[in-house]
Order: sequence, then C-alpha cells, then structure tokens
Amino acid sequence: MKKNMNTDFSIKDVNKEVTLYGWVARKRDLGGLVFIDLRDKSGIIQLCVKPDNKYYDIASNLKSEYVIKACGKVVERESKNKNLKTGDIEVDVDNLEVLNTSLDLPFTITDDINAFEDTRLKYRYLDIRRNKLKENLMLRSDVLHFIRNKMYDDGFMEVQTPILTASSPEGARDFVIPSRNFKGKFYALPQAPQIYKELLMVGGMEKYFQIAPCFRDEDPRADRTLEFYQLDLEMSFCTEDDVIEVGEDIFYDIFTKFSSKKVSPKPFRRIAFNDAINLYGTDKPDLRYDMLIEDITNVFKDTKFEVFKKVLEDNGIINAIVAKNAIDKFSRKKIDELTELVKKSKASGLAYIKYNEEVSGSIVKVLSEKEIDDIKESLNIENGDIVFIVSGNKKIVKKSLGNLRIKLAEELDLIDNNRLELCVINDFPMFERDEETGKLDFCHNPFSLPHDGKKAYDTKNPEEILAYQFDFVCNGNEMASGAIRNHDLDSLAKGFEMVGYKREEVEERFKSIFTAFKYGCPPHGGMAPGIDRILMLIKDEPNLREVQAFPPSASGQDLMMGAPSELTKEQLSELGIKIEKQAKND
RNA sequence: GGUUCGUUAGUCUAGAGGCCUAUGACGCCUGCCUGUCACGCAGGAGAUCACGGGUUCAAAUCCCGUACGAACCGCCA
Repeated sequence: MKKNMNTDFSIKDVNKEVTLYGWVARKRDLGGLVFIDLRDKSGIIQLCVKPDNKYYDIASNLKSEYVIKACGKVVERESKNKNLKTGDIEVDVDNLEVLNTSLDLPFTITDDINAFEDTRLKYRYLDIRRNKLKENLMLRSDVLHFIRNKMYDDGFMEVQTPILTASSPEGARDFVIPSRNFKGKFYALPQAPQIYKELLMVGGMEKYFQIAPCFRDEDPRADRTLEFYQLDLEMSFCTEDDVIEVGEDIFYDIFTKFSSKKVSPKPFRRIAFNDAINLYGTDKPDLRYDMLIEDITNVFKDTKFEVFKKVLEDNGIINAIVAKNAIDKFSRKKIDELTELVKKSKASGLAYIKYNEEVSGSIVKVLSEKEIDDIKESLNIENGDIVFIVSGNKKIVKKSLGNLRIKLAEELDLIDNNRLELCVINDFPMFERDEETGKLDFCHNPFSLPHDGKKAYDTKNPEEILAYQFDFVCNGNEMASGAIRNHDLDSLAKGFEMVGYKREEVEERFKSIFTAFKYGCPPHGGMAPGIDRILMLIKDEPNLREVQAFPPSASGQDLMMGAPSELTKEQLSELGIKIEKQAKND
C-alpha cells in the first residue's frame, strides 16, 4: 500500500475519494460541526465531520494525538486558510477509525514550545513530532545524502571502521567497553577513525570517506557532546592544498545548497595560526566583523606608567581593540562587566581611553600626552572611538582580547547573521610549551607532518616548527580539522621523543601504525568536517542537541533511556568487574 | 573538579518576610455552541512551592547543605 501524504492534495483533487492516516493535531468541536487538523509527516490537512455524519460521535470524542484513519471526499472549503498548504480544501469524512489512543501530553506539540529541555528530551519522540525537530532531522538526512553522493562522485569510497577498538593514549578520554571473554580487558569506542583511515591508505584505498561516529568521554557543551558524527576522509598522494580544496568544495556546496545565507567565496581565506592569534586572539576567528587586535607595545617603549613599564620588563605586550564610534555605548557599569570578562581569561585588568573633543578614560592621567596621541595615530582613531587595552603575558593578552572582541561585536550589534564566513587556519605549530611546567606537548595532532619533513626536528627551537595541520572555521566555530600525515616513521618517532616519549614506548602504543607504515605507506592526508556543527550553522541552532535525533542531556545522560545505568550483579560478575565507587546519588 | 543562574499543578509562569486558603495561561474534566483553523463562552478539578536543616512570633520568599537542570571555566591531541 502506498500511503497518501496529507499535503499531496490540493484544490485540483476536489471530489477525489482519499484515505488518510495520521495524528489528531487539533480538534475544534463547534457543537454540531467538528473540524480535525490531521497531521502526518508531510503536514496538516483539515477533516470536517458534520452533525448528520454517523461518525460524528467518534469525531467529537477524539483527543489530541489519537492516531486515526479517515476516508472521505476532498471538497473546496467555504472559508480558506492561506496559512496552510492544504488550506483551500478539506476532507468531508465518510469513514473514521481510531487506530490508537494517546495519554494527555506532557507538553503541547506546537512550534513555539515552552517546555524545558529536560522534559522535551525525556519525551523526545513527542518532540520529534514538532515541525522544527522534524525539519532538522529531515535536513540532516538530506545533508548526509548529499555528502555521500558528492563523495562518490569525487571518487571516494565509503569504508566502515570498527566501533569496538583499542583505547588510545592521546587525546580525549575514551569510552570503554569491558570484555567478557578477556576479563580485565577493555575495548574503547573510537574518538575518531584516525588510525584506521591511515591504515586504509596503506591498504591502497587512495580515497576514503566515512560518515563516522566519534565518541569522547569529556564534559559536554552546547556544541559538543559525547557522540557526534564527522565526515571523515583521507587521501593518498596529495598536498595540503589538495585536501583543503576538497574541504572547500564540501563546505561551499553544502552551505550554498542548504542555507539561504551568503557563503564566503572559494577559495576561503587562509590565515596562519600565529596571525589568527595575533589579530583575533583565537584560532577560530569570526570573520563576519573586523575589529582586529592591534599591538601598541612600541608606543610605550619609554613609558613612565609603572604598570606598562613592568609589563615590558617581563617581556609582555600591550594590545588594543578599537570600538569605532561607540563612546556612548559603554557606561562605567558596562566597562566593569567587560573587565570581569577579560579577568576570566586571567588578564590583570582592562584599560580604556575614550577619544572625543576631550580625552577621558581609566589611564588618561597616567599616560603622557604623546602616548595618548601616538595611540590615536597608530590606530587611526577618530573622535567618538573607544580603545580597550590589555597588557601582560602574550598568551593572556591575546586570549582575553579575543574574548573581548566577540563580546564587543555582540554589544555593538556588528554580527551579520546572514553570512557564513569561512576560513582555513593553517601552519599550526607542532608543539607548544606549557608555561607553568615548561613541558613541551603536541599543539594538535602528533601524526601531522612538520614543514621540512624529516629535517624539521633537527631545528633548535621546537616551538617554531610548523605543521601541515589546518582547521576550517566558520563564524567563529571550528568546523573541521585536517592534516598531511607524517608517513616517515623515524620522523614521527622523533616528534614523540621531543615531548618525552621513548621510541620503544611509542612503537608499542601505536603498534599498528608503526608496523603498517613499514610496508610501503603512501604519503597521505585528510580531514574531518563535523556534521552536527554544519547542521547547527545552517539551522541557527544554539545547541547541537537540536540537530541530533536522540541526544543526551547537557550533562551527558539519556533521560529517555535512563543511560548511563547500573548493571546487575550477574552482568558485573560475568565481566569480572567490581564497583568500588558509586555515583554520589546512589 | 570549579563558577554563575535556576527548580512553584501535566506544561509554562506570577511571587521580593504577614495581603498566599499561592497568580495567570495552555492542557485536562463538565456543559453550551453548525464554518472553525491557537474556535468561542460558562463552570470545575489539579501544587507536601525540589529535598533536608536553620533564622524568625511568622518562610514559596532570608541563610546553610544536598539533589537535579542549564550556561561557562578546566577538559575536548
């Protein structure tokens, strides 16, 4: 049987006998005349039951979300509803059957829902009946379909890699699965199919992709959850530009096809990691507005202002952001709020100067006239502008001004929400040094190829080594990570040695890679765009749960299924597991 | 692990120490209603104000603790 959809019918179908199935979205009983909004996946169609109809009693006793089957004739409406796709017609019912009943609902199935999220998540299947969630899931399906077609068309093949795999020592915490046959041992869910896809390159697949589930046992956020999907892809015999071009095509094509927003043209801007930090204070800049971070350290070379003097003695920097024509927007109270914000990023404080006929601000009295003029000149300041200044350790200054930049853009309403501004951040440093411990660690992916390949690690200063490692960023969100991988084992091992591993240790931990790469490993690279974040951006959703079918709550629990849950004694014993520490609430 | 905010009928919400025997809306129940479409009208039921302790003559309201929820920091190579 092919079920008709409600919205298949229009004024052209008048007099046609139809059979419809669906849910009672609303019933309007006028006392002698009953209207029913019948909802199915496609939408709403109105049923009409007149008082002389033998199904009148059934109709007037219907309740919300009863499942019904209705037969009848399509008729032109006496009064039309232009808000409804099927608003010109209704179905004059001549057979009505209740297929199933429904309890009273925990919340109304309506577009402008007001229930809290935990209630919605507990009854997710009801939430899915709402248009918004339904449309989000349909979009998700369409995007996945589009991606698969596109990847096939571009010569990629889809390979499914294991979900039960080995725990990996690097990166996020693993979700682990106890093994029954091998007591005391555990599988782990993949954080990403990173190693498998590289092994597929050794296997000669050349162009691989997968819509891959990834699992990370870290605290969730609005745009981050325990399990999410990535378009994982890998290519052999490619340059960084080859991979980036594939990524540009994917993002550009998806966004232009599925979003009405203006998408930045290809090729996307390339911004080196260090430039991004210097100009935007972050490696995921929002390019929908300018307001760059500016270095004014030089202005204060000979300053008498003790605070800045001390900063310069400690090799610190002095940076500024200019908010154009915004003097009136920042009261003392607002500025106190902004100060709190930068302090969260450990900045010692936030200075400001308001330039107008008169110059005022927190540090005007302690600076020389020349310094105030030099700032004005070097930052092209006009009357009406306000300058925010943070000084101190470079990392802190950049980070706090990066956060301030975002906050200012929101306050000043500078964000054009009708744009999708993409860029590629590349030239990531291979290593970064922990400022407190002085220990060197990988800045990103340890398997990335350093610039200059094998020779790179002979350089004196490891912090200056850059990698063929890049991120795609859109509107301030990290959308994808990618790299050319290091397929030279000596070089790879040397990278690990620099952060403190012994070669034998590394070879043991990454045994699969270190064995496989000895059998003719092609140069290769790839990337992994995040599906959920793409959908969030297309739909303007503030959190990722709105684009997944059955997401866990923001604290990582599945309120509907009751996960995570305890195991029975029998299950634990079969696995050879003893629980030492119960959760607090047990 | 930390910070901030929150928790009042099925749902959302009002409430600022005595006007609370807790407000309103939606939903639910009863009755009326023949062109509605968020149908309308009238009436009704429904709340240990998250839990435990404290302050006070008096606590939904103030304080402390706990649980739960959300956002953020840490974390997420």
